[in-house]
Amino acid sequence: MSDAPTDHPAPAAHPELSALALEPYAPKAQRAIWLQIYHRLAEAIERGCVAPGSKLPGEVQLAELFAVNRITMRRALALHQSEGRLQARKGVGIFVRQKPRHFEVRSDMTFADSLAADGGVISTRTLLLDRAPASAEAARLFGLAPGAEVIRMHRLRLLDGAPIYLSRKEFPPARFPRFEADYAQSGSVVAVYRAAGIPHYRRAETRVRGGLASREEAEILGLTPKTPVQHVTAINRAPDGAAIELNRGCWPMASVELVFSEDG
Amino acid sequence: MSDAPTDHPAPAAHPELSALALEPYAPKAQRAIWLQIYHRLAEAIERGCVAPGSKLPGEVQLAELFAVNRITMRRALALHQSEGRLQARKGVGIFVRQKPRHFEVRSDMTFADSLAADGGVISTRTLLLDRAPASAEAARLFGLAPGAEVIRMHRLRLLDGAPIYLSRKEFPPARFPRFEADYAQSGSVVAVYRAAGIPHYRRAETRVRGGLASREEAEILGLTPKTPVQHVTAINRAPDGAAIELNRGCWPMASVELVFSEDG
DNA sequence: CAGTGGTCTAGACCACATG
DNA sequence: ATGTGGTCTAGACCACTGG
Repeated sequence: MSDAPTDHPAPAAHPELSALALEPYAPKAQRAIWLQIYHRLAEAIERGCVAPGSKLPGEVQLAELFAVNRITMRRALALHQSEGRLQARKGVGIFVRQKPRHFEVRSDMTFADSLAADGGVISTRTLLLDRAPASAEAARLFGLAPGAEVIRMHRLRLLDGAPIYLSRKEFPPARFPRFEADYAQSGSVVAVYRAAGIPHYRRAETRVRGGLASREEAEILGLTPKTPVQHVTAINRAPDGAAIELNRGCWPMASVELVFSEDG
Repeated sequence: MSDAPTDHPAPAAHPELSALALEPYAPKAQRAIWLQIYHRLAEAIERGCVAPGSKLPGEVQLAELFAVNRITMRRALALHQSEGRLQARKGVGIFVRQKPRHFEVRSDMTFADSLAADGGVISTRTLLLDRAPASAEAARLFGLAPGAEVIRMHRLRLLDGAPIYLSRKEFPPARFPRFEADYAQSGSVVAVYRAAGIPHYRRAETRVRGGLASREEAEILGLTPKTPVQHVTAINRAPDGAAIELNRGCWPMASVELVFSEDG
């Protein structure tokens, strides 16, 4: 097959990859071929040979490049997806994700402050704000009857336009009779706290639990399903000790580091 | 548990699995077959139909049971390995792991206390105790010249005989001139602290970062390589503020929940 | 429509652990 | 020597996305 360069409109054919693919593989069973391909790709991505955001050649083309079967090629690609370096979109292609920035999410800051401290442009999309039956944990935490209503909010945080953090919050309605109005005005939960007469609050407890992204989480965060994620549950309390927020967050595992230090 | 590491030779044919395998699959493309098999297996394991520690039928046999190709079967099995429910050993078989207990590892306790609080039998194996050049982070933390020697210790924690936590510690030698002797006598790092005139210490900082197990980590912890794990870095300081320990821990992601609360 | 990634099959060879 | 899981291939069909 002569590689006739028909007018490819975009991705520049990635000559870097071709070079990588030419080296012979290490003796068999030394390391699996798919792992060797994985490492070569990792190096190419890490060194920036393939630009973040750019589209890779198709799987079949890559498989030809590296002279392996498509299935073998897919194993290398799949591992990179697990680690957050690549992102495949069905019917579209495989893309190099923005270099996974490691956010330091500090227990003594709001997440927004933690993110902003890193120098990126953070934006927020409120996906959902309504009233719904409390989750079991929220009901217990807020001292509500099972099935009682809470204020529910889903928000997506984006860094330079790319989804980076999904949070699902519940609030006790008794404390926030005007939640929707206050939030609409400020767009800030801390402002809602203030408006409700809670000038200060404290992060009373934070729990971290690893898992694999559900289909829904993966879709919202732009991840491959079953990618490892961090589930972070945080409880905020008012100075009087009452719980005022239960927050369940979800981060791509590869792009966050949680930092807990003893003083604020 | 009376389930000693000695292998019971009888896999018992797992009639439960046969029953699961008989149900027809959902209409095509509703959910992938391998995912359906995955869910059936998950349910069987969760309900205890297949005993923890027991050996599953071989892959070929399983593939026959579920009437799919071996590759397809392997996808279902692989996901369970990622989630810590199954563990494959080459040349041996696939085993059901002990039900993943979720340890609450609290920032205000030693890990040992966190574990013991859960009611399991915790044992410790000291894998390594020597002096070696400091890691970059340890040198900076302890204020040593790059390449200076530190005391290095690797320990493995086991719950009921099963590996559950790997820790790799570094200590500044100046603070602990008799580390080896003190540790040999007590087997406890806290006791070494005391013997060195540090009756109290504080966990100054804890960092949590998800990742995939390296080959070495996987081997020590009895995991499939590239299984998701939690890397926990902790810094202990003496009352005078000086760092006395840098600890890098590694947990199977599926079996730990890290809890940080504001008061001890 | 054409091209993409996602799934599935049938068969093969290998390295490894066990008896 | 046997059976195990790990790897790899060749070819096929599907669902989805985009122009």
